[in-house]
Amino acid sequence: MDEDPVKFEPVTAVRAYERVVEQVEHAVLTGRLVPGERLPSERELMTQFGVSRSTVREALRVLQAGGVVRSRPGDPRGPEVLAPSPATLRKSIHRLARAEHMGLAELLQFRMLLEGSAYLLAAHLRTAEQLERMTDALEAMRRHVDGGEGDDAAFGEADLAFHDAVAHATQNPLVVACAEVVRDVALELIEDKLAHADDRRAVKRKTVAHHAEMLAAVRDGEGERACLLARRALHDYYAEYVPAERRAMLEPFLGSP
Amino acid sequence: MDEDPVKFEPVTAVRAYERVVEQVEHAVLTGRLVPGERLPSERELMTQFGVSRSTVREALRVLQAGGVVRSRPGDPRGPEVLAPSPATLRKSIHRLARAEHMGLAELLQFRMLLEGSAYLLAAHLRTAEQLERMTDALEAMRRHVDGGEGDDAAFGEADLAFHDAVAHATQNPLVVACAEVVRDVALELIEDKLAHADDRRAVKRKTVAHHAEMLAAVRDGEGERACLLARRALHDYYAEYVPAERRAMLEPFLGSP
DNA sequence: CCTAGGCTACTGGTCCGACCAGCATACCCG
DNA sequence: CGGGTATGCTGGTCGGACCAGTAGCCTAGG
Repeated sequence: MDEDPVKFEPVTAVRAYERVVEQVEHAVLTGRLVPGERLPSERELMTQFGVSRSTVREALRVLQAGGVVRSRPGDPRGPEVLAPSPATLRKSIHRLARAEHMGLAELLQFRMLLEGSAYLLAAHLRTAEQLERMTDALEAMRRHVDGGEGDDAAFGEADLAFHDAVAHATQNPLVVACAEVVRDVALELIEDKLAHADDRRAVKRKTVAHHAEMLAAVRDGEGERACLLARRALHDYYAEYVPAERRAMLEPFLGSP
Repeated sequence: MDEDPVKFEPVTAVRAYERVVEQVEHAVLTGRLVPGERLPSERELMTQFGVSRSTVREALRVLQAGGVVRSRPGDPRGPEVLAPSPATLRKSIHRLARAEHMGLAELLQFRMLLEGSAYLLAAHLRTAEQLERMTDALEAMRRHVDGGEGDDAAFGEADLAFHDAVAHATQNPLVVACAEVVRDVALELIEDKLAHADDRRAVKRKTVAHHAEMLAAVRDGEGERACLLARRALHDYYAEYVPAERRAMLEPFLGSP
C-alpha cells in the first residue's frame, strides 16, 4: 500500500511585502476598498502593517504595476484605488506578443477570430440602443469621409465607436477588453505603414461600405453573415501588410467561396 | 483661425525606478538579455544605474510583478531573467474577471468563442503531427474512462493535452495562452461543483464521444462543423452551472437547428 | 467684505547605512 | 581524499534622513 494521505506542500518563503499586497488586493477584490477611495499614507500603512516603509513601498510598487492603485507625490490624501482597466491586460498581451515573436499575422488572425465571433453574438444579442449606437457611429464616419487632416481623427474615433458598440453587444466585458487591446497592439505594429497609405479617401469609402453591410447583417440578425463580413473586411484592410508566406493562416476565416 | 500647431503634451514626472525598469525591459525585449540569464546583483545594479538600492529594488519588484524576472534570496548568481509565460496574462484576466463582476456565463461565452474558432482554424491548418497528438490524447482519455481516483487526474491531463494540441494547431501563441488562461479561470469558478458531480464515468464517456467527433471533423478539414461541435460540447458540459437567466448569451453559438 | 498670496504640514521619491538569513563555493581538517 | 565547515556573497527588511512637491489654511492686501 502506498501511504500518501499526508501531503506536504512545498513551502514558499512568503515575503513581507507580498502579504501587504495580498491584504490590499483582497480588500479591493472584496469591495472593502472601492475605486476612487484612498489608501492611508505610506507612513500610516507602515504602522498598520507593522513593517518598514521600504516594505510598504515595494508592496505599493507591485500594486501600482498591477494597475490597482496609483501614487502621486505630494498628494495628502494618499494613494488612490483605481478602477479596473484593461491597461494591465494590454501590457501583458503586448509583452507576450513581443516575447513570442508574434507578428502582424498572429495578431490579425486573433482579431479576425475575436471580432468575427463578436459580430455573430452581436447579431443575436444586440439591444435596440446598441444598434442605434452603431448607426450613429456609421453616420459619423460618413460625415468625415471627405474631410482633410482633422477629419481623419474624427473618422477614426467613429470607427472605434462602431467596433466598441459591437463588442459591448456581446454583453461580455472580456470581449470588450480583449478586442480593444488586440486592436491597439495590431495597429501599433503598422501605424507607420498606414500613415502614408496612398488614397485615404478611397480606403475610407470602402470602410464605410463594409461597415454598412455589417450593420445591416447585425440589424437583421444574420449572425453568420455578419461574422464572415467582419473577417473579410479585416482581411481586406490588413492582409497586404502580412508577409505573403504567413497569409495562409488567415484564410480559414474567409469562408468557402 | 485656431492656431493649434504647437501641441504641448502633459509632462509626466518619470520616476528613477521607472527608467531602470525601462532599461531592463528593453534589454529583455530586444534579446540582449535572454531567459535564464542573470542580472547583476542589486548592489552591482545600483552602481551601474547610479541609483540607490531602494530604487533598484523597487524596479526589480515591478519587473518581478510583470513576470520578467525572479529573485531568490541568497542566490549569488543574481536575479534570473524568466522565459515569457502567460502567468501575468492570467492574473490580468483573473483580476478583470473579478473586477467586472464576471461570472461563469461570460467566461464560458468567451471560451466558446475562442475554442470554437480555434477548431475552425485547426481543421484547416493542423499538421499531421498535431493531428497525431490529438489522436494520442484521445486514446489516453479512452484508457482512463473507467478508472478510479487516480485515473481522474490522468483523464484530465489527456483532456488538457487534446485542447492544447488544437490550440497549437492555430499556429498562434496568443490563442494558446488565452485558451489556457480562460479555461483555468472558468474551471476555478466551478471546481467545487464539478468535484461532486454525480456520475463521473458517464460524463467521461460523453466527453470522449464528443472529442472523437471533433477530432474527425478536424481530420477531415470540416472547420465549420468542428467549430459548432466544440461550442455545443462546451455548452453541454457547463451550461447547467450558468444561471438560467444568463444562458441566452450562449445560444447564438449553438447554431440554427 | 473678498481675494491673491504665501505658509505649513503633510505627501511620495530617493538616498544611506545597517543587520539578518540563505546559498555556493572554497577551504580546511580528519 | 572526502566531507563538513567557514566565508563571502546574495536578497529581505529595517530605520532614519532629506528633498520636491501638493493642498489647504491663513494672512495680508485689495
